[in-house]
Amino acid sequence: MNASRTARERARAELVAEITAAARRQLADTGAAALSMRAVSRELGMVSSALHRYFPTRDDLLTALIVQSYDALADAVEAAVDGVPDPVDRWRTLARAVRSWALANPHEYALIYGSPVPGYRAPADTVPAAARGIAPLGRLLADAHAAGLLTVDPTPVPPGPADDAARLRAALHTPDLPDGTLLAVITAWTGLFGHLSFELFGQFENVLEHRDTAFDAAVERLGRVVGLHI
Amino acid sequence: MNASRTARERARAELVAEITAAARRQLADTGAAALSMRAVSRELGMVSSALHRYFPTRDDLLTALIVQSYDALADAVEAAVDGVPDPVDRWRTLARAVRSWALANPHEYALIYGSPVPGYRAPADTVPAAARGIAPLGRLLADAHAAGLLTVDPTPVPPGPADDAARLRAALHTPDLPDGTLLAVITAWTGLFGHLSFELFGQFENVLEHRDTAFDAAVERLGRVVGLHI
DNA sequence: AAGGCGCAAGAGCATTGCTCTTCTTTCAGA
DNA sequence: TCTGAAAGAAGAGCAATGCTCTTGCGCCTT
Repeated sequence: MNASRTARERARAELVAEITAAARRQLADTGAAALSMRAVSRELGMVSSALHRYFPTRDDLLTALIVQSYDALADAVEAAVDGVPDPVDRWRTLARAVRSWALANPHEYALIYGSPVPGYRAPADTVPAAARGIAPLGRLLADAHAAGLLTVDPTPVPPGPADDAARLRAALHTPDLPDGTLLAVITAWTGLFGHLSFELFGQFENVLEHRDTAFDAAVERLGRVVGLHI
Repeated sequence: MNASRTARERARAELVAEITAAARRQLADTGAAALSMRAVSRELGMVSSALHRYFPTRDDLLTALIVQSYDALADAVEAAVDGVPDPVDRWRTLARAVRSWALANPHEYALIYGSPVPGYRAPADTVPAAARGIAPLGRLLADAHAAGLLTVDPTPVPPGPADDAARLRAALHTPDLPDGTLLAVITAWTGLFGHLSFELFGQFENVLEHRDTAFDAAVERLGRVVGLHI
């Protein structure tokens, strides 16, 4: 029955791909909030009501784009980080890769790390896609820990935060890292994206002009926050 | 001529105030992207075209709301920080005040620190309002420096970033702080808002459950990044 | 006193997301 | 192979939106 998908099903899959492709183009052009079902359908030469059969709602289309954006960022980061043996260099490479992708795809970045679009509630589909993005950081920290390049924070944390740390340990696949280090990772990670959001959303305008060096310096400081020997 | 504004002018000022008040209400309810000129005009019992005389464009209304939001946040922070003598405590108080305001006014927070709304370009009006927000941080650092509670970073920075540091020194009114410390302030500041954005925009969902303690811990780490003796 | 300007009202246009109805095509079971 | 059900396409239509234009009224300055 599912040996070869029926013609209808293949046509549907192709159409879905064409729709998201057109939508991505429009997203890159004009941003998420200006994304219009009708414009997408126009670009595809179909009538607008037909689009609703594939994505019943505008939010459904956006969800697909969010997942794709998470994936694209994760791909870019993994490609950049691959083959960088030194964990400290890898941290720098990872951070620069995130920034490069964000600068090249500002609207996609805004879609996943900016304010959620009006009334939009992230459905469960986006969670695993988002989780993929932190995986390289987990490997990096595990490697650094194994190589003795990571000062761990051995102070015990209260039971509440320890639960959070346990969840992080699972998400990062870093069974050997202590709670304190795992919680510090949050600050490095949110700090990285905080810096990027300020840069991309115009908060540095008329203040910070040397963006590249400012970012690199931030990466050094944040690396030290987790205990990397920088 | 400008002794007492003419009746028409006073009426106009009042109407502008009423409009922004109604718009703020709507913003708090449904968020910036759902803010509708027509809905605002409806709430005020006027016809929609009349609104365009006061705010020619939706973006003009949004700009007014952005400025008011910056001011509201600055007010909240200044009120909280006032009368806290110890600089280190003041840093904690400041950070918690920002968070409290953000949690109480998520849509306003998203308006100023989230992704800019579609096609919206921040006009010059918003810059001074944004600058007001950092002033308490400047005073805090100056006090800490004077009290010997701040480890400054004396390493010289290259001329490019030094320009940025000079601009920051002026914005923060901290003539005595060295370049390295000023640049580190960026990381603490963006880190603070990065953490808040993750929390408010749902990035911590299913990962971090103990938000209060996680935030406090982040504040400690970020305070150390600037050199506060925490 | 009078002409000009600020202002309100309403109609109108182009656009949006989404629904419903109608008609055609495809598929799967008898 | 035939047939009935499901999937799909097309179009009209609805309620909204931002914004523009025209018309007419009333205040305010000269």
